[in-house]
Amino acid sequence: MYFCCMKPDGNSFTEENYLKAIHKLSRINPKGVSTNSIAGAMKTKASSVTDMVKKLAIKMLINYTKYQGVTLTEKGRKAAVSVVRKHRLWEVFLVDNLGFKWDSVHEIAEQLEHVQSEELVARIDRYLGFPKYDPHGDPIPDSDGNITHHKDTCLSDLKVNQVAVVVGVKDSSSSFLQHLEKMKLVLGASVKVEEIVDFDNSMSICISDGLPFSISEAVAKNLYIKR
Amino acid sequence: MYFCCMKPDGNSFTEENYLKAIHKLSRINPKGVSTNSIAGAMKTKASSVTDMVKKLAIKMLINYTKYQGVTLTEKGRKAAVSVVRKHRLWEVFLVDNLGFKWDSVHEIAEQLEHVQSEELVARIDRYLGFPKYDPHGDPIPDSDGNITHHKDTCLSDLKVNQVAVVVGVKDSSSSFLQHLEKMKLVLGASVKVEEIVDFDNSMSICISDGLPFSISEAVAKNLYIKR
DNA sequence: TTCATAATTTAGATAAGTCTAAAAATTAAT
DNA sequence: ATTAATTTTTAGACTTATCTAAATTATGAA
Repeated sequence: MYFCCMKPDGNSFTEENYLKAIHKLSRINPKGVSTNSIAGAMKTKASSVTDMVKKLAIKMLINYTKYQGVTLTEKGRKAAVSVVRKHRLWEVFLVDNLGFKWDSVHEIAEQLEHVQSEELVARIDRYLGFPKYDPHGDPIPDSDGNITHHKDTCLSDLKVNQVAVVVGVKDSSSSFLQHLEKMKLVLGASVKVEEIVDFDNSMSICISDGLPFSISEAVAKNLYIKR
Repeated sequence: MYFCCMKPDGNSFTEENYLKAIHKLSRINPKGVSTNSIAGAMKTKASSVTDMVKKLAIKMLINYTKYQGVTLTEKGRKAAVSVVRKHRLWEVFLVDNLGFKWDSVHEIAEQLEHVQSEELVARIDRYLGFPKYDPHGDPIPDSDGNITHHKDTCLSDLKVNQVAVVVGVKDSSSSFLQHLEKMKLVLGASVKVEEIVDFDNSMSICISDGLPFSISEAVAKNLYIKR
């Protein structure tokens, strides 16, 4: 008999969400993720994190020593990446097949990512044509748990007159995505830097021979590009 | 802050499963569904049912008076049918689009049916071409919660030499469905009754001019047909 | 109608996940 | 190096959903 949110293979919804959060934070802080940062990401209290972290440690999903922060074990990493893979595959489905806008799929994918079925993931992946990126340009992990990150350059790294193509967003909140949409700054757009304002680091850019317009440094820093 | 399985619109996974079970049992027992029968359907204990039933009554989803069994309120019926609708739409998607066999989609649909998003359901429905029946021949409720049942005749109701088309299954357990598959007794198959054995009510039938073979009364009683 | 059996409900306990408030450990500052 | 501030952990409590065992109500048979 399974309890409340217990899933057949062992990890509850909540556990999966913690693993996902720890995985994300590990990219910024590979040495160890702090209790407080997890609490922030999970929108919960530090004391709740401590409790959960103990449970995940017992299940051998993370390495945990009191007051020292946590790191994922290989088992934990696999579990986290599997959730990320499902999340991003479902996002592709929602946008490409169902016609959702890229700024409105996150919440639904948050639910779908917990559906348990290896077979389902494999079939969705094939159905979508084995996509490499999700609608926000984030890489989709393969079935073995490998992720190829190659989005180190931001629009803010460009100099005047340089040209590049938008390949991803760092922040994928709907408000940011909607803002981008209004400016036609979507994935695949080719941009040229016309001017950089010293005062506030704002940029004047053109999208494929269109008229120049201005974007803030915050926007430029949250856009990944490829030369 | 939501708890464990709490969903934004109010009903937890568990509550939805209880509502679905009560809805199904109501078709057999419209006067009121007993605590024990719910316990049977939910594979739980009668005492757990009593607890849950009280909670659902407080939420105005069912009518409940001690020792008298329960009936769904209109609000409860709507909630239950909404889950059924999602379950059956997802089953269509899994079979028609992802190529799952009809006997292996139930468990996955049990998970997908709890995903919360009106928009998603509407889009899936359109994506699938507004299907009327799921892969087992069960009718898909419309978005207003209306279901059109018209599967009253079973194969066991036919007389010798009568002809009909299989349109649905009463029992959709994988074991039954796999058994049917082996005999090519799938939805759409046209069958002719060659002989009925008085002793055990077993039938000898042909599928579209094929060779006759025998099926038990149990099988015949679990197949819905249309003349 | 009474009595035995079956069905249902209550009482008390457990597990998962969360919270608040207080204690302990770490880090930073003087 | 000692104190102050911050972070983390513990302790105790709450909620949801479950269970077992005991008490209560309903039902059916003589």
